[in-house]
Amino acid sequence: MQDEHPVPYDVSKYQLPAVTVDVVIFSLINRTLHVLLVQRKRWPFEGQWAIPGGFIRLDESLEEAARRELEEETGVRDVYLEQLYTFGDVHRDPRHRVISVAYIALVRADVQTIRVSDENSDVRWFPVDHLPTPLAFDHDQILAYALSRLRSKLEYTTLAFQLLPELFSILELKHIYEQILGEKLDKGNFYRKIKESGILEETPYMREGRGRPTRLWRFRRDRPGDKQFVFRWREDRRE
Amino acid sequence: MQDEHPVPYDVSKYQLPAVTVDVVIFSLINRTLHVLLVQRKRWPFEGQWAIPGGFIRLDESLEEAARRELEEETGVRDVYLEQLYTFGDVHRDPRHRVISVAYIALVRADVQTIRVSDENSDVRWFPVDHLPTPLAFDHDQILAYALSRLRSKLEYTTLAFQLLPELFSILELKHIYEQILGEKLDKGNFYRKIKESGILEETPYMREGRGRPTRLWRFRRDRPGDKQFVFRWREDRRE
DNA sequence: AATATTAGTGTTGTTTATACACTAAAGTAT
DNA sequence: ATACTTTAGTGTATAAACAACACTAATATT
Repeated sequence: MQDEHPVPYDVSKYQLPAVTVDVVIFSLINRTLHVLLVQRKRWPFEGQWAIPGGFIRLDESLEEAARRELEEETGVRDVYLEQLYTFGDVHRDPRHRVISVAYIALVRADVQTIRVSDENSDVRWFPVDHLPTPLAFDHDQILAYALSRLRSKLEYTTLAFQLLPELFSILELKHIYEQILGEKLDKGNFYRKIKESGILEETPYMREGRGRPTRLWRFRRDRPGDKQFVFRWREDRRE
Repeated sequence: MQDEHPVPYDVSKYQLPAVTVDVVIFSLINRTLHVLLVQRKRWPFEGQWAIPGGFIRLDESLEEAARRELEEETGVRDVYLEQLYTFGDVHRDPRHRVISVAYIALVRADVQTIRVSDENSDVRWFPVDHLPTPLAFDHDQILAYALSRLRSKLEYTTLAFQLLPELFSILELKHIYEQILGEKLDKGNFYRKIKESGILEETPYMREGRGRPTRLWRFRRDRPGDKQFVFRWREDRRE
């Protein structure tokens, strides 16, 4: 609420915190879940890696700011974006009071047009289980929370599809689940469940490989409003 | 992240949004889920009801600010508190740019020592299905989201216990679930499930009523780290 | 003593999960 | 050409969880 206590129309005479929007950007690279980090060039935390972000402008909403950051860092638009949490401890930035609204972004594997992958860049993809810890600020905490959210939402949303290209095989989809959940899933059960859900649309296309060729499928966005997709592989869901 | 773009140590020369913390306070009153609202005394939205909240101070964290608001409005401490979402649309406050970090609080039924219940007070409890809509600002949206979160977390957390007094019967607990979920649950299945979960501790106390006296139980906080409590009555969980 | 009221248990059929064995279609080696 | 390897995909048997609903229990009221 904005006031039952009197509040001035001119807010500038009050001490205000700064507000940033940070975006934890995930993508699947070489079948492994990666996160995009930037290397800091000055104090504090000089040389350490951080989650990309920046100050919010007065004429953009939080989500607009997140999309702007995302596009600045990766050049991609139209990606999955969701608000994660707002971090506001008093001393999380040693310079001044900064409140950070964190977002999660999922970038599709085939949109890897991003030119940030060379070794000397100050913007780089890291596998989520080989992070350059400790990260700057409280970003270890933010990233851990982002992963936890990702895992938890995987099972009751269609979030995994955001990481896949237009056409994919069922075993590739299974691989994403395994990547994010960090555990093996049963092939037969996965096939059964994903098919029963009706969430996939068969295409006439196949992909050849070393063994038997595989059928390619497409994510069904239209879905007649019928049965929701609920994927649950474990019972201890918790965030 | 706070900067790959250069950032001044003196932040005051930039235009900053104001940051408020709003707390959606739920409680169970007369076996019905209620929410605490305050009536606005001035423009904008004069006379309309709003979620209690206020500006954040530079020397307190977000959660500390939420607890302060909560205590100012209700006089209670030690309540369940959880961050809900951060609302930051550009024009949600017509006066200036305000970003609001919303929290949910659950106040136990027996801590209703609060003196806000008289008819003419500008602070009042409303049943969640009889709200004085439209609320001020975007508070309809915030409240709807809070309810949705409450329902969704009910099934996989121990959140419901936060609304109950120290001792309670199993059917009272069932009643809370029904209140929040908005649907009837099967008595037998509820008994079985809650008992199997091991989350309740039996006490020697009984309560007399009109029919057969009822056993009183207590929420088991210690819980040997064993099996997690997962309550799921429907399959279409989604937020 | 019968009835109403609230508390609490048991039973049964159905669905869903889990583990794991099996079949299928391609390439590669002998 | 035949057997072997590799990856894809199906089937099945058992166990666990769920949902509906009938039943028993302990008190107060008529």
